[in-house]
Amino acid sequence: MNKIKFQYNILRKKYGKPAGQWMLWGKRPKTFEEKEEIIIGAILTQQTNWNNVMRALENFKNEKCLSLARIYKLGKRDKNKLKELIKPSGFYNQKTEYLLNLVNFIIEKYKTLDNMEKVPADILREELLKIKGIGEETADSILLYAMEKPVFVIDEYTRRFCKENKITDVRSYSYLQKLFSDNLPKNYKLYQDYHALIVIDGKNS
DNA sequence: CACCAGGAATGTA
DNA sequence: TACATTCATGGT
Repeated sequence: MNKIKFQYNILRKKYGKPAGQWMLWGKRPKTFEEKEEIIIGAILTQQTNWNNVMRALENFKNEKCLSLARIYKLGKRDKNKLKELIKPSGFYNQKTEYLLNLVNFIIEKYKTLDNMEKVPADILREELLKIKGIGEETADSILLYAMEKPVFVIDEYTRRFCKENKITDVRSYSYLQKLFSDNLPKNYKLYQDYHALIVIDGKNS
């Protein structure tokens, strides 16, 4: 039994199934609308408290704009309106540009999420990383939670988790991602649950 | 009042 | 490759 699997079992005994306990992201299965909300949230949550992200997402809901197609149109018509919706989540000038970079790419290249999901994960990852505003964590969060691809997400919680549980002190994204991938079956549900449990555990302490 | 939250881009060495 | 700075709101 390797350390990665061992720690997963510990977390499972401690918290049970994470699905439903961790906002939308831990929930399975997800509706089409929820997948789009996760993609939007992936940008808004960059270096930001989830509470503030919720405020912004509420603004989108109230304006009937919580969808990629609506944001695409609003970006063309009234970018300042979009900024106002994003404002409570902070860094709103940047996030407006970043969100539009992402949404424009998806709509113009794939039209729908459904089309995009058919493309292999490694290709999509390369494409996402070319977009200004999308780094490794955001790209992988989208791939894992919205597109349901078996791609392990690394974040600060994961790094702290590895350090505290004597797995490794290395902080490199690619090293840690390979470490988890090599020691777990390639299963997106497992990846979602594990990462969600790491975050739940991190918030808990 | 100070600190920080599920990052990423940019600049420096 | 590694580290510092910038972006901004709302909670504690």
